[in-house]
Amino acid sequence: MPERRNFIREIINDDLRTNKYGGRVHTRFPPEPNGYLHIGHAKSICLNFGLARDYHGLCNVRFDDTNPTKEESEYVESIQEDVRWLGFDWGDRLYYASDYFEKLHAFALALIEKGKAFVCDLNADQIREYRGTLTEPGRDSPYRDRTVEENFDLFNRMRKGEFPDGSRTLRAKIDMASPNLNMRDPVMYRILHATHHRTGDTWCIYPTYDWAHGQSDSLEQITHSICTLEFADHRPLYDWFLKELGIYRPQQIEFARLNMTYTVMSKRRLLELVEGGHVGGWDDPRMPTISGLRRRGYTPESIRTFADRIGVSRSESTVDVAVLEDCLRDDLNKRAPRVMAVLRPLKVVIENYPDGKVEELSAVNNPEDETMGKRTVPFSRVLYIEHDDFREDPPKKYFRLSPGAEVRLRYAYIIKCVGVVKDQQSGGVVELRCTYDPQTKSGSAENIRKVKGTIHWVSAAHATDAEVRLYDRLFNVSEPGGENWKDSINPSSLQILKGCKVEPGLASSKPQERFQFERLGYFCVDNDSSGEHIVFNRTVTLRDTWAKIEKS
RNA sequence: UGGGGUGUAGCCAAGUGGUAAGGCAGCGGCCUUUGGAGCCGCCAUUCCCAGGUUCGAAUCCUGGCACCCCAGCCA
Repeated sequence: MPERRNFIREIINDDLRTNKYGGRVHTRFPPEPNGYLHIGHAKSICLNFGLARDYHGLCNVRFDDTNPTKEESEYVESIQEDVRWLGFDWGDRLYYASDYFEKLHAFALALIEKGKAFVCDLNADQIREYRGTLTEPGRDSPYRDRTVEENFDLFNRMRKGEFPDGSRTLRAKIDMASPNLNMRDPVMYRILHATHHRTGDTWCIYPTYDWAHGQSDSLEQITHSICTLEFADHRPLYDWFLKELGIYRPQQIEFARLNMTYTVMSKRRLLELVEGGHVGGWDDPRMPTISGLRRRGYTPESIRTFADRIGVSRSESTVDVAVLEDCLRDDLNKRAPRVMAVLRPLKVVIENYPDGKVEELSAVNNPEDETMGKRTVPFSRVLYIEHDDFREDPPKKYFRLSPGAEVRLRYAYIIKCVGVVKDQQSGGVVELRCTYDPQTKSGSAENIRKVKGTIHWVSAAHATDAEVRLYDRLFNVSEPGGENWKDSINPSSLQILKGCKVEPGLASSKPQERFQFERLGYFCVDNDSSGEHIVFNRTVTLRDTWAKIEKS
């Protein structure tokens, strides 16, 4: 039996023990195609498909497309792409609630027949008034006691399109005094003269989610119908429908949805970020959407690991985004080829290195994985180093370059700073004059000297230019919320750097390729890249203990 | 003061009457040609609170408290 323990697996284990479903485990992921999937959906996807995988069961994908006014084919496409990208396969079991519209309609007829459903002429406002409140019972609709014949007739005419939107509904006849508001004669069908992305204009009445969902699970013979906490109150309703219909009953299990620090997760807010132009779109690398994370450079593996690590429970929680970042670093550390890139170039001239000489130095592609081999990087008299790797007045414990100080150039030589060239006007440092120690060539026998610091570099004559987009958290408070959640949007969540210098081998990199820029972080080639113009996204920085030291 | 849920470390989360796993974060140290990675160590005498049962309680019982969800013809 699976290693990972959580309350859902306990339930399944029990059901297997008691043979409740004949040893079957059949789950499903039921998104509404009204937006893009986000990391919270990823949790659900990993949960449902993971259960199916571990218990040798099945997991369906079913679009809950019961509201034609909000749903679009574009979302149907993106959702499938995202689930596949995450690494899951639904086989031939891709379903739509709209596939069941005819069956659902027949079920409704059956309830009318039993006297358990009725056509109600109350409008939305009136239904609300009749519903009562949290502490007071509701009142029966004046149309509640229509005859079966009258209900059949009216419901038929609703379907035929004889009535305008909102004028009538089909309601379940349950209990207007129930303390559970979901049981106060809930609406099953509403009139909506809208074109559905799949059924077109075949229907002008559409089932509500509450009416469609349980029966859809039943029709698919789902064993464990996993959903989020807010549907716990609906479970008695779903069970009531199934019981009255006398059909197969899946077990609904609710779990707590994912919240993450420094981000928002509701589709409504995500949509607002997109429409308000706060981000570039659903796949903006700062978005917590699957497509955004993908573009940012996240791997499916890291997201799956994340889902495993955070677990599943019924208590509401907010997971530190650092956990997600750790999963990513852990994955990329093992797989991403290392490469040198200078984001904010500072020119360095090695005075005692012959002009025109070029050495091809051997560099390891990934110290975590020898099988990734080595490459060669050109070294010459004029180089670029990171501006941040030089300080005129170095603070304590600063192991990098400063006047008179020595540092190792990774895979190359130890150099010493012997002069600083400044801009006449601004006084800013524009060039460093250095000397190198020929005895310190990496890998050579006479290379025995040690220095504290090692920095990355790139040969000026050989470097390729690139644009680099640095991303930071989208919000500057850990839990953006309330009415003014947009006030905490981080104004510097995107910083675009042009004129970055990267090692020549990167000139041929393709979109989505991932690298570690040594000492800086993990980067991936953005889709905006084109032959001449290479664009990198910073996926995540490396852990930076120096930054911590400097802060304190 | 209706109904449904949830309370274990800064954040997640195991634990199912036998004496508080693990991860992230944090803090020390070792190692290091990435201030990366890796390695070692520290980090809850106590589980929302108060009583009770028991040789023994985070687990069982009673009573409180706090927080979340529900009054869409959204899902």
